[in-house]
Amino acid sequence: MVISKDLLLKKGIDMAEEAFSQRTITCGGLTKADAGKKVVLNGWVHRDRNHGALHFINLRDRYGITQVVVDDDASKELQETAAKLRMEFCIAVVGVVRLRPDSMVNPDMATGEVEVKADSIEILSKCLPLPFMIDGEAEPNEDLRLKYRFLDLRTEGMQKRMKLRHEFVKAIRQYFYKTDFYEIETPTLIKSTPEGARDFLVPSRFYPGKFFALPQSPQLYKQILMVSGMDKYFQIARCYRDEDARGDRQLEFTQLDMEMSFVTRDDILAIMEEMFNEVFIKVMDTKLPEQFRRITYHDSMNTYGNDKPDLRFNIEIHDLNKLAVESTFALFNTTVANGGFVKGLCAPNTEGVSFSRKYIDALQDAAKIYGAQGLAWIKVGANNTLSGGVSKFFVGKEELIINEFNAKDGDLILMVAHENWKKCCTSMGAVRTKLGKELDLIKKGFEFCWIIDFPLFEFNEDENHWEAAHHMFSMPQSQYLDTLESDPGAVKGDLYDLVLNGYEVASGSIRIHDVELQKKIFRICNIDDATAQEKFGFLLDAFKFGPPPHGGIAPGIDRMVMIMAEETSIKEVIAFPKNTAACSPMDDSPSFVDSIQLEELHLKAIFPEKKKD
RNA sequence: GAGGGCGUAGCGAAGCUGGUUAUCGCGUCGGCCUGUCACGCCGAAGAUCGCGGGUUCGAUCCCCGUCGCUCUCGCCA
Repeated sequence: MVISKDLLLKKGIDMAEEAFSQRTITCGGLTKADAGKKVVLNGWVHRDRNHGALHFINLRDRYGITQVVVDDDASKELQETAAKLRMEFCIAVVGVVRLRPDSMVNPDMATGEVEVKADSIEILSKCLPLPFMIDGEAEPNEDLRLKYRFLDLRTEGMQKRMKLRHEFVKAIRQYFYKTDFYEIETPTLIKSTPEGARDFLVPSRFYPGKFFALPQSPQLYKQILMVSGMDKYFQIARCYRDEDARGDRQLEFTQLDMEMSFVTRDDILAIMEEMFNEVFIKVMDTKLPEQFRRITYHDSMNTYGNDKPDLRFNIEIHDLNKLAVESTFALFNTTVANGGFVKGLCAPNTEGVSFSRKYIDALQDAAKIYGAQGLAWIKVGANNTLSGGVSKFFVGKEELIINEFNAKDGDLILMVAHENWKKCCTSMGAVRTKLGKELDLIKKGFEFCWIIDFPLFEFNEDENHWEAAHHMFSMPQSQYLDTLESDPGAVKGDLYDLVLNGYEVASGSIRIHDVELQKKIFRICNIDDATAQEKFGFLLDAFKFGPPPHGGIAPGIDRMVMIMAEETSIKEVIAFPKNTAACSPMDDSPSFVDSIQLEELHLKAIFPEKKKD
C-alpha cells in the first residue's frame, strides 16, 4: 500500500509543507479502470525515448513499470525537465491516467493498456552514468555487481529473487506459527566449541585473551531449549563458518532451525514434508508428493554415487563385481579379488552428442577428481555388439553386460574399478552428474528425497581417530548401542538429510539426551571427560535435569531459494553476499582497524611473511 | 593448500597460424526527430588489450611469472 496524503488526512495528521510530490499509486498499479484519474508516481527512469516534441519515459519501482508521456502541448518548463532526464534519475510525476490508443497498447507490459500524461515532473535526485546497465540484457561480471550491489538489486532478476525469498520465509513462518511452534532467538555471541568448522571469533574487551565465537548453528542452544520445556522451537537463524566459499556456500548463511521434544525421526520427516508441501503450494504453485522418497545412505552412494542424488534423471550406477570377474580384464579381476569394487553406468545414446574420445576423456577427468585412476568404456553397437575401449575383454560376454544395463545401440558404458568403495562410488557419481547435465537429461521440477541411516562416525586418517560424521549430539540407532566402542565404523545414526535436485538442503537428527551416552560419544571422538566438561559442560549439566527425548532439523534457506529460483549460486539469492575470496567489494570488508581498537581488545595483528622468490 | 576458466573503452562482447588506424552493441556527450516501448537518424569522445618479464625486426596474440575474479578438489559436523 502506498502511504498517501489521504491516509494522513484521515488520521488527522497535519501535513507539513510537502517535501516532494508523494505517490498516490505505484508504477505497477494502474489499469484501464484508472483512466481519467489524476495520479502521482514516484520511481526511477528505467528508459526514456525522446522524440523531440514527444517524450516517453518508462518509470519503474518495485511494483512495475508505467509509461509516462510528455506531450507536445507540455509547458516549456516540463519539456526542458524531461529533456534533462537520464537513466535511473529518481523522479516524481504528476499527471493524468489515460487509455492508450488501441494500436499503441503494449501487450508485453502489465500496465500496457494505459499511460500517464505528465503535467509536471520533479527530479528528486540525479544519477551518475551507470557502471553497468540494469536492464538485465548483458550481465556484468560478478565482482562489479557486488561492488555496486545497490544497483544490481534494482535489476528485475534480483528484485524477483528477493521477493521469492521473502515469500518463502513468510510461508515458513506462517506454517510454524499455525502449528504452535515458538520462535525463539538464540545468541550470536557464544562459546567456541571444538566440533565442526572453523569458528569466527569475537574478542572480549572485558576479558583479555578470551573470545566469543559466532554460532555455526544454534545447535546446543536449541537442545537446551528442549530441556527447558519449550517443546517446539523454530528460528530463522544466521550461521557462520570460517571456511572457503563455494557456489552453494557462504561464510554466513541462513538456516530454518527447528527442534521438537518427544519425537522420533518419522515425526520430524512428516512435519518437514507437510511444511514444504504447504510452502511450495503457496510460493511455487507446485504440488509436492505428500511423502518424499527415502533412500539409505548406502543405497544412495551405490546407486547415485553421492549422498545428495539428483533424482531428476534416472541414470543408475550398477554394481559390476560379478560381471567383472567374467571378463578377461586383469584390472577388474584383481580389483575384485582384492576385495575392491567395480561399478558402471550406461550413458544413453543422445541426439547431437557424439561419444568421441575427447568426450570420454572429459568424463574420465571428472571421475579422476574423485579418486578414480581411470574410466573404462565400451561402446554398444547394433545386434548385441561391443566395440572400443575395454570391449576386447568382454568377448563372448557381450550379452551379459548389455542385459545388465538393458543397453541400446549407440549407448556408452562407463566403468570404474577401485579398492575403496567410497571412491569407486563418488567417481562414478561425478560421471553420472556430468552426463545428466551434458546429455540434457535433467527434467524440470523439484525432486525431494530423504537420505537416512548415515554412519555416525568416520575415521580421520590424518589425526588417527574417529569423529562424528554429522555432529556429536546425534543418537546412534539403538541396535548399535552395545557395539559403539568396539566397532564405531559400523554404527548408523538416527540421522537424516533432505536432498533436493542434487543439493543437500537440510540436515538433522534425533539427539542424544543421556549424559553417559553423550560422554561415550565424546570419548570415541577423542574428547576426554575433562575436555568434554570444559567445552560442553553447560550441555552435559543441562542433561542432568530431566532432558526430554528430542530431535530436529535445519533446512538451508539460501540453498532452497537458489534451487527454487533455478540459480546455481546462493549469491543470487542473498542481498549482500561475500565473494569467493571472502570479502565484500561494496563496503570493502574485512578492513584494517585503528590500533586503538586493537589495544582495547588486547589484540595485536601478526602479518604472514610475504613469499620470497 | 591444489587445479581449470576468464581478464580487450564505463558495461557486454569480437579480433589473434604474430604485422589492423584494435571492431561491434549498449552507455556517455552534441545535434535532429509527434506514438515510441531495446524508438530511430547524424556526429563525437572514450582502450597504455590486467600487470611485469622473455622470444621476435615486430606481441592484444606465443612463453614464463604475477595479480584479480570465477568454478572445482581439499576443507565445510
